[in-house]
Amino acid sequence: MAARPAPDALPARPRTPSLLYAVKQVELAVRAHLDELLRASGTTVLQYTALTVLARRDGLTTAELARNSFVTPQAMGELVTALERRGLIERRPDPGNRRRLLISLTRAGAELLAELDEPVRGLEERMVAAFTADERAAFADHLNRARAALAAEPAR
Amino acid sequence: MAARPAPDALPARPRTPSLLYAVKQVELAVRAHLDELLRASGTTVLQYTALTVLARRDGLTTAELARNSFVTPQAMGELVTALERRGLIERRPDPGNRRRLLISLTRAGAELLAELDEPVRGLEERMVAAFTADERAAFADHLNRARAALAAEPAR
DNA sequence: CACATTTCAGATGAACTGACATTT
DNA sequence: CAAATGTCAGTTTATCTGAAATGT
Repeated sequence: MAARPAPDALPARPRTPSLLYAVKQVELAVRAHLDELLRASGTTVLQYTALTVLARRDGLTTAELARNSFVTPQAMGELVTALERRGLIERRPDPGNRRRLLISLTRAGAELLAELDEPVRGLEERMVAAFTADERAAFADHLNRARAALAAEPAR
Repeated sequence: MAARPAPDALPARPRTPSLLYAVKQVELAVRAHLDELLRASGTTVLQYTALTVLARRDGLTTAELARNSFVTPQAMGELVTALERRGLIERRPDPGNRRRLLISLTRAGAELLAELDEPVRGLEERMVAAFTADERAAFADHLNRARAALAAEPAR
């Protein structure tokens, strides 16, 4: 006979949504390794991320970087100031809008990213060392589609 | 002629390892939605995670939960105390080792998880709504293998 | 005595909220 | 005047490090 909980039985134990949990666990593991890897350069994961975003899209403002990382403009402002003090980025007023300060990597910033590129690539390689080329492509595709699906709808 | 950087050219712009970045972005998006979803229950993502871990493996200690989430035992201790004050978990000494305090969900804790199960499943479903059954299975497999590969070696 | 768990205490830091000046 | 950006100030919260007590 099918199991039918008694009226006062404990609620059925929820099966943790395995995909959300798995995403979180992978990110935790990646972060732990990245922390370790970046420590020598005195850079946090969030700072490193900001630098890589700037390497892809030069001339963003603090506010735009903040939206990219889901933090307040004030929080990103402090991070940007720290990177500027270290000479890794520089800011110059937007010619079209003197209120906006456009951020660019300095040569030192680009060099730091170049130095970190190899170890970071090594980390990624270890993560998917046992994957075939097809699996790597599928994994990347699935991650991008998952992100797009969640970005499409507003967090509600 | 192949591009050959001049001696003082800027370092080649590193291509951000796309998989690590994609993992991070998916996790950020998931976290934003989960934060929103859990807010009504007064539960943080970390607390929710601890509860789901306990639902799967009853009788863990604070120290074991801390290792699972890569935080210090002290930090997990505060989280556990908060859950205990809310009556969602309870602790009892390990009969075999009176120093260890084994943690279990209370009925209230199990009920809270049961209530959250549907919306959380809904979130996961939206994330992979466009995936075929095969793609979902592959995605889960890839995430688990990626995690295992990074957990295998110590963070160095 | 070595080791793990738990807990107390203080320090730190990273984020937040609120407010305001500047610019379009 | 509304909206966006940048920044100053104060606060909160979560984590950490350090130390100690307890138990195996």
